[in-house]
Amino acid sequence: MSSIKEIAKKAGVSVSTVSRALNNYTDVNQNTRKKIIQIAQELNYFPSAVARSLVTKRSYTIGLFFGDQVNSGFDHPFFLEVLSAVRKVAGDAGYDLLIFTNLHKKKATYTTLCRERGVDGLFLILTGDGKRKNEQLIELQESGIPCVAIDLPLDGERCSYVESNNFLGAKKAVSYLIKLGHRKIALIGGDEVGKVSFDRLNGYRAALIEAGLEYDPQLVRYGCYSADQAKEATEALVSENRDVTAILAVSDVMAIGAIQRLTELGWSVPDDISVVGFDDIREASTNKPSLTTVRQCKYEMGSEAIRLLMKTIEDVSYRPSPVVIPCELIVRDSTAPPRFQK
Amino acid sequence: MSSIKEIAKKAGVSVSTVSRALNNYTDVNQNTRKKIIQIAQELNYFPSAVARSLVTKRSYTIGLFFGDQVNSGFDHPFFLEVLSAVRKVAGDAGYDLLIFTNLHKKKATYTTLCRERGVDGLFLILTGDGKRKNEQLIELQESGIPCVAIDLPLDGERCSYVESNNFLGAKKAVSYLIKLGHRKIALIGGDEVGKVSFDRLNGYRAALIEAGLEYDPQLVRYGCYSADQAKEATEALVSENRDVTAILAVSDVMAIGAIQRLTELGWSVPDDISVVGFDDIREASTNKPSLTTVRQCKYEMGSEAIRLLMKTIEDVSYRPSPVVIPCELIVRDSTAPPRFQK
DNA sequence: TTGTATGCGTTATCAC
DNA sequence: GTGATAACGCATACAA
Repeated sequence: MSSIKEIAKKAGVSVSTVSRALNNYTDVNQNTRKKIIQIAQELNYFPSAVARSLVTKRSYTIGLFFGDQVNSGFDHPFFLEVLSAVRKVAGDAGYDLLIFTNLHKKKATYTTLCRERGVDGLFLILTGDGKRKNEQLIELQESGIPCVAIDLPLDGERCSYVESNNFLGAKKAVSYLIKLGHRKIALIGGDEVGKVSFDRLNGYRAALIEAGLEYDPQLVRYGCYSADQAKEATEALVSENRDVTAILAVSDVMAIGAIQRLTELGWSVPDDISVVGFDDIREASTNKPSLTTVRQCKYEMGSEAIRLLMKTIEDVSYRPSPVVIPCELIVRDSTAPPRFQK
Repeated sequence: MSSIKEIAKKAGVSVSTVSRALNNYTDVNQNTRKKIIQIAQELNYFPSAVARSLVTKRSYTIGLFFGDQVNSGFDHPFFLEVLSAVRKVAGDAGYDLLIFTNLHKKKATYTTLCRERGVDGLFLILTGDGKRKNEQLIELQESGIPCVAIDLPLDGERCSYVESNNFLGAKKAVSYLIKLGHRKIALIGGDEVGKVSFDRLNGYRAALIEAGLEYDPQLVRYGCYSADQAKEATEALVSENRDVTAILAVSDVMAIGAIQRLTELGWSVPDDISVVGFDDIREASTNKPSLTTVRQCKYEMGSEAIRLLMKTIEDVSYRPSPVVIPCELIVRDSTAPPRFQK
C-alpha cells in the first residue's frame, strides 16, 4: 500500500535515498537511515516484490512444475516428501515457490511460462506422460533458465537432476532375496521408457548375474507404477510361473497392489512368496504385512535438488552436474526365506 | 526476453497499439492486429506478468499458506487432497499458486506478505499452532485482502472459510455405533480450542443424548490429531474403562494409532472393540482392519474454497459466507456389534 | 552523503 | 484507429 515515495516525502529526502537506506547501502548517513527506517515501520511499509523484480530481474521465486496427468504431483506419495524438503530449504534461503497451474495458454511452454512469470529457476517433477514432452524439454535445456528435475535426466548448461541410485537399490533388494535363498525372482518393473525404470531393471539383472542366476525375460512384467496394473501383472506372472518365490516391484504402490492380489489368489506373503517394494512410502510400514522395501531418501533428494538449483541461480558460471542419492534396504515382514528351500 | 517494444518496432506501430492488439481491444484495425500477432509469434513473445501486474494491480496469483509447524501442510494427508482441487480449479480459471515459504522476514505478517508479493487473494490452511496467531488473523480480516481458509472460522468483509459438517459427521458416526448396539462409546477428540474439534465433540454428545445415553466426560480424551498422543490416550482410556466397546477418534491418523495400541494391548478390533475414524484418508481403506470412518469430501472442500476465493477476488462487492460440506459415513471392517450384546 | 534522471515492460488516458 | 505520454514502485548510474 505505502510506497517508497511516501516515505521519501515524510522523511524529506529523495526516493533514491530511501531505497538505499532500506537496502543497507553503506553510503547513507546513519541519522537519515534511522529516520527512514523509523518511518517505514510506522507506515508498515514492505517493498513491492513485483516492482523490484521488474528492475532487478530477480524475483526470489522458484517455479514448480508437476506432471501433466490429473492429480499427479500432489497426490503422489513419493513427490510429497520431496516437496516438503524443497519448501523448507528454499524458504530458509529466501525464496517462495510458484506452482504453475494455469496450463491452458495456447502455445505456452516451460520456457515461456518461466519468462512470463519471471521466476529465477524451475523445479521439475514430471511423471509418466510428462516425461515425453521432449520438444519442450529441449527448448528448456537450451534456454539458459536454471532448472533441476527429479528422476528425469536433464542436460543443459544450467540444467541438472537428482535421482536415487536406482541401479544399486534394485540390485541390493534382489541380492537380499538371493541371500534368503530365493532363486526364481520376478520383477514388476515400471515402464519401458524412463531412465528410472531402466536402471532398476538393470539392477535386478545385475544381481541375478552376479549370483550366477539366469535372467529370464518371462519373469519381467510392467506395472507402470499403478497398483491396478501391478495387480494384473502379478496375476499373470504367478499363473504362468507357479514356481516364483519372490517378487521385486519397483514401487511400493505396486508392491502393495501385488500383495493384495496375491492374497486374493490364495498366496500367503511372505510364507508362499516374498515381495519387495521400492520408495518406502508411509503405507510401507503400516501395510499388513509391512513391506520390505528400498527406501529412497526423499527429503534428501528434494533438499539436494533445490540446493543445486539455487546454486545455479546464484552463480551464473556454475555448471551443475547430476546428483545421485544412495538407497537403503529396509527389511520388514513381506520377505522370508522360500518355503521349499533346498 | 522479447518485449512489446520490439514488436512495435518491427511492426512499425506504437507500443500502445501493440498492447491493444494483443489484448483484444476492438478499436484496432484487423490488418495491423494480424500483423502484430504474427510478429509476436515469430518473436516467441509472451507478456511479462510482472510488468503487467505492476500496473494493473492484478497478478492472477493466489497466495498459499500452510501451518507453521515443520512439514505440516504438505505432509498432512488431509490437506493434500484439498490442495489437489485448488490446483486444478484455480489453474482452469487462469490463476497460478504462490506458496509462501520464506517466512523469515522480521515483522512480516500474512497481510504484508500478500501485499509484498502482490497476490490477488490468500488461501489459508493452518493447523494446530498456526491457528493461534490471532493478531495476524485479525489484521488479515480487516485488510480487505480476499481470503479463504479451510477449517478456520475467518470473519471479515472479504474473508470466509470452508469446513465439513463436523457436528453431523461425528453425530452420524456415533449414532451408527449406537445402532450396532454399543452403549459405552468413548471419544478421542482433537484439541480443546479449535472449532473443528469442538463441533465434533458436540456431535458426539448430541448422538448420545438423542439416544438417551449419558454423556460421561471420563470417556472423552484428547489426541491432538497425533497418532502417538492418540495411542497414549487410548491406553489410558481403556485401562480406566475396561467396559468401553467403541471409540470414535476424530481423525484417521488417530484412529489407526488407537487400533495399533489396542492390538498391542491384546484387544481385537472389531471383535473386542469398534473404532471409527474421521477424514477417510487413503490409509483408511488399506489399514488392517480397514477403517470405518467419516469421510470428509476433501476435493469438494478445496474446490468450493477456491471458487469462493476467486469470486471474492473478482467481485469487489461480493461478501462471502462460510460453506459447510456434508460428511459421509463409510462403513468398513473396524466396527461390529459389541461382543456382549444384551 | 544525497538528489536527479532513467529505465524495467506493461497498461491507461488522453489527444489526434 | 493510432500515437504520445504518464504511471505503476523500485533500483541504479551519474552528478552534485
